[in-house]
Amino acid sequence: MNKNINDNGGAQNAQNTTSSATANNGSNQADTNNASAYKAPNIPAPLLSPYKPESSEVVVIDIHEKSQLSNPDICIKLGLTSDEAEHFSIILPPPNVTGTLHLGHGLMASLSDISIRFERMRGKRALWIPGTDHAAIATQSKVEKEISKNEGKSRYDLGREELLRRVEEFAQASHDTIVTQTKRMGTSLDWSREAYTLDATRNHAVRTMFKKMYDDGLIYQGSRIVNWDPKGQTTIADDEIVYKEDTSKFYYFKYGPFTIGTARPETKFGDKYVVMHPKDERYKQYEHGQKITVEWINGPIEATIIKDETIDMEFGTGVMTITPWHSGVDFQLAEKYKLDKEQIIDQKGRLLPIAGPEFAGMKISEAREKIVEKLASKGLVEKIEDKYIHNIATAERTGGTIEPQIMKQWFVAVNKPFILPFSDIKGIEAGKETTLKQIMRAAVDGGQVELIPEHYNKTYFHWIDNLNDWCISRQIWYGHRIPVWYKKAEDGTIAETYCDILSPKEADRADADEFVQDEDTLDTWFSSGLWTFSTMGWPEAFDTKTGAIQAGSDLARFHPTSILITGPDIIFFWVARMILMTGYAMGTVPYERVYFNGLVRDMQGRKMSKSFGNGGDPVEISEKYGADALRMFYAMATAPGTDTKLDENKIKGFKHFANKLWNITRFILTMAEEQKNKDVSSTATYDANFSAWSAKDIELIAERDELIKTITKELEELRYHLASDKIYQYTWSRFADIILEESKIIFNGRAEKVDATDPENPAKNHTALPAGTQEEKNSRIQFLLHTLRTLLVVVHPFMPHVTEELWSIINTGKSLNDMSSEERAKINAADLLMAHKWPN
RNA sequence: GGGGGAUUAGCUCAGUUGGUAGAGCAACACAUUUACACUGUGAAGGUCAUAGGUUCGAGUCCUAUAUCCCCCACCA
Repeated sequence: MNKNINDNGGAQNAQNTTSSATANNGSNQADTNNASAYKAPNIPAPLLSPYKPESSEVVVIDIHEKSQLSNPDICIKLGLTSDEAEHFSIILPPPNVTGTLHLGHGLMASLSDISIRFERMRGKRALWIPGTDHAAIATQSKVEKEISKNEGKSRYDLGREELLRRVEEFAQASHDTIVTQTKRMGTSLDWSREAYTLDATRNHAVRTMFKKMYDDGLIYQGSRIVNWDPKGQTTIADDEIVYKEDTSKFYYFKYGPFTIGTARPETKFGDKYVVMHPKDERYKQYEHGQKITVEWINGPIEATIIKDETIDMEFGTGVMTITPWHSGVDFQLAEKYKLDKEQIIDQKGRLLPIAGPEFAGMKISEAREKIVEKLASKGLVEKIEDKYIHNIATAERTGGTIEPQIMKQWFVAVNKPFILPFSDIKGIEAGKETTLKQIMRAAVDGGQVELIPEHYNKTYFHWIDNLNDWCISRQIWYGHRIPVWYKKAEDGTIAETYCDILSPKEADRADADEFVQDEDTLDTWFSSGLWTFSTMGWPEAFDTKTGAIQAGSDLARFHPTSILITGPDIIFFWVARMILMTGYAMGTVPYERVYFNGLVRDMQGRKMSKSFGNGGDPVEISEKYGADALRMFYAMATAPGTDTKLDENKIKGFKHFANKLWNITRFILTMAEEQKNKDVSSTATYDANFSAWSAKDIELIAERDELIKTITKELEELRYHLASDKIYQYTWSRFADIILEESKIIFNGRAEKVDATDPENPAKNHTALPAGTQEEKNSRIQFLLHTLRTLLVVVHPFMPHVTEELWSIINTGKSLNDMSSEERAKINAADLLMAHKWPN
C-alpha cells in the first residue's frame, strides 16, 4: 500500500506541491466553461445532493492513509516540513486490549488529532504514534473469566503456556477491533510506528530498565505487606484498590482486662499484642512492654502491652490487638516495635494450622461465626453490633476482596537516594544524589511539565508526598516476565541471583540450565511508563553513560513529546509513572503539557462504562452522523477537565454544520459561474494574486484574518472548545447568514417587496437595493472564493473528511467519493488539503 | 477525615488578564418554487446558588454558607 504514492509521485510530488498548492487550481474548470458564451450555472454534480458522510468519510480515510502524510518522514520527502522544523509529537494513550474503544477514547483521539493536523499544517514535523496496551491483569482476568464460564476451567487447569496462547489470541482480536475503530475516527496516526506494550521491542526496553534500576538498587525484593487479591491470585498496587462500602457485624471481645473491637474475628488467632494510646487515662496502670496472660480463642496466651500514639482513643474502647501479617497499619506498628508477625490466612483465603485443628483449613466466611460461637461459649463476647458500615478494599480488575499479606515481592524504591548522571530537569542536578520522588516532583514544580487544568498540580503533589514504594511484581502470567533468574544450591537455598537483559541462556552461560526464571510478571504500568521513549528507539538510540542521543533517531527528533491528552483517572497510574521513568532513564520529561479531558457521560450523567451497558461506540455514532460531527462535538463540548454529556442532538447539529459547508461551497461556486456567464471579462475563478479589493471587502478580509489569528492562538493553547466555537459561529452566523446574503444583493440587486397585509413584518417586506459595480462584484467573488478556501483549511483539523471532499470538488470539480480507485491512486499527497499550509 | 471541581436562559454548557450577560438544543411568531428544511428572519427567556467584602466597576477576586460531583486516605 506504500507503493501507490511513491510510484505515482515520487520525486515529482515535491515539485507539484509548490505550483498546485498556491494558485490556479480552478483553471481547468475555467477553460472548459469559457468555451460557451452563456449557459446555465454548471456546478459539480456531487454538490447537488446533501453531503453524505457515511459514504465520503471512508473514502477520505483511505486516501489519507495511503497518502502517508501522517508519517513525518514522508512529509519531509514531499517538502512539507523538514528536519530543521520544530517538532510536534504525541503518543496516543494506548488502549487496553481488553475490548473495544469507548467514547472516552474517541475524545482523546479527536482532540489529539485536531492538534496534530493543526501543527502539521503549520509546517511542523508532526508525529503521532499509535499503540495498544497489554493491560496484564485486566486482560488475563477477562480471558480467565470467559474460560471459567465456558469451560469451567481455571488457569491452573490450562497451564501457563496454553493460557498465554488464549490470552494472546484474545488480545490480537481486540487489537484489530481497536485499530479499525481508531482509524474510523479519521485519526492521522503514523501506523508505520505502531507499538504494543508487550512486543519484543518494548520487552527489550523493559528488561533494560529493570536491569538499570536493579543495579542502582532502586528495584529490590522485599518481604512487605502487599495487597493480595485472592480472586485474581496476585498482588496489586495501592492505586489498583477500589474501596466499596460494606455493612457487616462488629464484635466486642474480652481480651483479658480489655475489650477489643473487630469486624474480622478470623484474623485474631495470633493476636498477642494489645495496643493503646500512652496518654489514655483509662489504661495508665499498664506499661509499655508489660506482659499479661489472657484467655483467648484456643486457651490462655501471653499478651504484650504496646503504647503508641497512632491509636485513636475515641474509637471503640481505645484498645486494639494487632495482626501484622494481615493489616497494613498493624504491619507498620510491628515494624516499629520489632514485633513477631504470624501468617493466619493463606493465599486462598483459608485458615492456617496456627488457628488450631478445629479451624485450620476453614474458609474465612465459614470460620467467622464459628470463632464467635467459641468465644461466646467461653464468655468472651461482650457485644455484637449488627450494622457496622465500613469500607472494604477490593481489586479494581477482579472485584476480589483484598487480603493484606506479607509476601516477598519486587518493589521500586521511590525514596532511596541515587546518582542521576544527567539531567535536564530543573531542580535536579546531574551527578548529584536525588530520589525518584524528587524527580517526579521537580518535573512539575519547575513547570517543565504543565498540567492542564492547573489544579491537578495539587492532586499530583499530594499523591507524590504520600507515595510508598511501588510493588511491581504480579503473580499472573500475561505480562513482562521479571528478568531475574535463580540458581539453586544443593541444599535448596539460592546460590546466585542473576538479573540481566539477556537470560543466562541468551548470555551463553555454561551453567544456564541450572537457572530458573522468577515466576512473576511486571505491573503493566511498568512498561506503560516507558511509552514515550520505548516507542522512539530507547535504549539503542541512547547512551546510558553520557546521556547522548543518537542523531537522526526518533528519540532525538521527537522526544520529549509535545502534549499528552488523557483522562484524569490515570494521573497516578500512568502520567506520574511516565515522569518517573523518563526522568530516571534520560534525565528529561516525557511531555511538555498534559491535557486532562473530562469523562464522557450519558445524558443522565452516568459514567460511560465499557463493561456495563451504556458503553457507547464512537464508530456507531460516526456511522450515524459522521466522524466529523462527532469530532466537532468533542472539540466544542468540552472545556479541559470538565465532564461532557454525550448529546446526540448536538452531534446531529454538527452533521448539519458539515452540510452547511457543503452548501456554502455549492452556493459560492454557483455565484462564480453566474458572474462568469454574465460577464466574459469577469475574473470569476479563484485568483491567488487578486488585489483589486473593494473597500467593504478589505474590511471583511481584516475581520476574517483576525479570526484566523484568534483561532490559531486558541489551538496553540489547546482551547479546542473556543477555537471550534469561533469557527462555527463565523462560518454559519457571519459568513453564511450575513456575508453571503449581502453578496446576493451585490451580484443581483434586490427588488422592493411590500406585503400590504403586514407592512411591519421585516420577513415580508424590504426596500429595493441596487447591485454593486463591476469592481465590487469582482472583488466580492474573489473574497468568497478566497474565504471558502481559508475556511476549509481552518476547519480541516476538526472535520477532516468533509473539508477534504470539498477541497477536491473546488479544485478538480470531482468528488473523491465518485472517483474510481485508479483516479484516487493518482492523487498527489501534497495536493491534499491535509497537506495544505495553515493560513497566517 | 483531607483535597479538588461545579452551581449562569426550560435543557446541555461557554464566558482566557475584573469593563453594558453568550452559544447550541427546546419552545414561540413569521418567511417559503430560497445555496441549504440538515433553511432563514424576529421576538422571548438569566438578581450569573446564597450572604457579606474588595473595587469607580464583580459571573470573574476574597470570606463564609448551602447543594451536587470527583479524587485521596481509611479506624482496629
